[in-house]
Amino acid sequence: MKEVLPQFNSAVSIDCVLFGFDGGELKILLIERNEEPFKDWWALPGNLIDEDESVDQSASRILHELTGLSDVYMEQYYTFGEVGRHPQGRVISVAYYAMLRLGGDKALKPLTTYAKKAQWINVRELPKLGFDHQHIFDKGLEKIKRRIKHLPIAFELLPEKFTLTQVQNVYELILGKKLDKRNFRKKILSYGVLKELDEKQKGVSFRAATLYKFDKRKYAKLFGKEISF
Amino acid sequence: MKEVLPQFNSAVSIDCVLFGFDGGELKILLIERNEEPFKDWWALPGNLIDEDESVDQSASRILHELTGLSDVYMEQYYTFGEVGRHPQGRVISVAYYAMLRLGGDKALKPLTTYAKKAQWINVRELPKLGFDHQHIFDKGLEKIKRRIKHLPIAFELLPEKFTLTQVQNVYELILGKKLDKRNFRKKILSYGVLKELDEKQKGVSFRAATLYKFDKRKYAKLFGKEISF
DNA sequence: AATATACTGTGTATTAATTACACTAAGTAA
DNA sequence: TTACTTAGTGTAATTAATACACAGTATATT
Repeated sequence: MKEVLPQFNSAVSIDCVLFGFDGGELKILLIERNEEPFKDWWALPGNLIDEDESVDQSASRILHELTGLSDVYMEQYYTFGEVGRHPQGRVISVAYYAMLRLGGDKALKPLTTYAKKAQWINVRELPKLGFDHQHIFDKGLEKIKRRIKHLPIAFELLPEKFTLTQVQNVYELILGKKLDKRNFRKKILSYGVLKELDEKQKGVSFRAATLYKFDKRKYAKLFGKEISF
Repeated sequence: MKEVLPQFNSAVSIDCVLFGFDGGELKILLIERNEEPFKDWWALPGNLIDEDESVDQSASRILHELTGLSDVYMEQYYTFGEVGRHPQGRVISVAYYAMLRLGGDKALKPLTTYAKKAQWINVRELPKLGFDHQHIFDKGLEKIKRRIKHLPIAFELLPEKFTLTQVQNVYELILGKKLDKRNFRKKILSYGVLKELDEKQKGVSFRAATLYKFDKRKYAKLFGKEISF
């Protein structure tokens, strides 16, 4: 039946904006490209969709091939379709974002030669990006800003056990403003999705903070209701 | 340079979900198809993107060709990319929505033979739709539900002059629940984006309600802040 | 003219949520 | 012992949300 469709001499691609939180800083995952165009430039992990995979599947495959990461739940947020956005022809790109807990454990290793390497880069020190990837990143950041105000997705960025100050740091980084400590704690605890652990922070040269973990069951209940920061 | 890109033997399309409000009912704009596949079925206005137009431009063109409408501000909300969603081959579809003030004035007249006709259909009496268009519609409705809670987009559906009861009707229809009259009025007026007119509703067989209009300048100011219903 | 009908338009009290704000406690390091 | 650094806590004031019922007014009907 395929011959019924007119030929579309163009392509669809995926670009991934992965946010991570490490050392008190917000980072995103970039690759250093090894192919034209923009060879040797930094860019978002992205590539062309294959014909036999859904857009969602494609996003997972491409992320895996370029960074070695798997089992990352990404959410589609926008499709970029300006005519001139790719120097080699018409490419429409579907953008995905995700928020990741970022530990030294997961090694970043591209499985193809398409990327020289993949690396977490501080969002405040972004290099010049290829294509329209700066624009795609900006929209992605806007998206998670809106999202974090209404859903407790900050925990996706944090390690399993974390302090309340770390949670507040994530909110402040993403929202780009300071929040009041007492009010923040009151509010975040009021949702009842944090479980206080019988355990303290280690390796700090000051009073150690209590560790908390995230209660997924209660979070799931809350997911219907929206919250607000 | 185009030869550098691998051939993508597939296509990208647009589908439009246009909401309108008329006679106290929420409606969407559908076309009756005149082409295979799904000839004679109802479907969302949609078609394939051309290579020389951006995705946004394409959405406007396609809407115009299939319904005769122009100057409709549509917003992209999701890209549907399952492998089997089009019976004739791989088609990835970018979906747009808009909310329209719906008056008898604007005639609906397809400019191509691709659609037999275009018509506003009550969302509570939707016919069976071709492709995965029921799914695309469902997601579109979800989208405007979330949106109307935070932005006063209800006015996009209403005529230039409207009563507060009409505004409330729109909210109730989209949110799918009853709202308290006094509280609703208090709140909607508190945003200060409505201007009370020195004019009353006409042609009703009961006490005529005061007409209001929408103050675009104040609305623009408010747009940074989100509101909540 | 009287009455029925249908919708408009209004206020208050209660509860819940948000904001603003500053000091003591506890641990580490010198 | 002291200095340093972050953790952890409460209250009062303001603002927003909710629940709730009836008199007013235009029209249509008899």
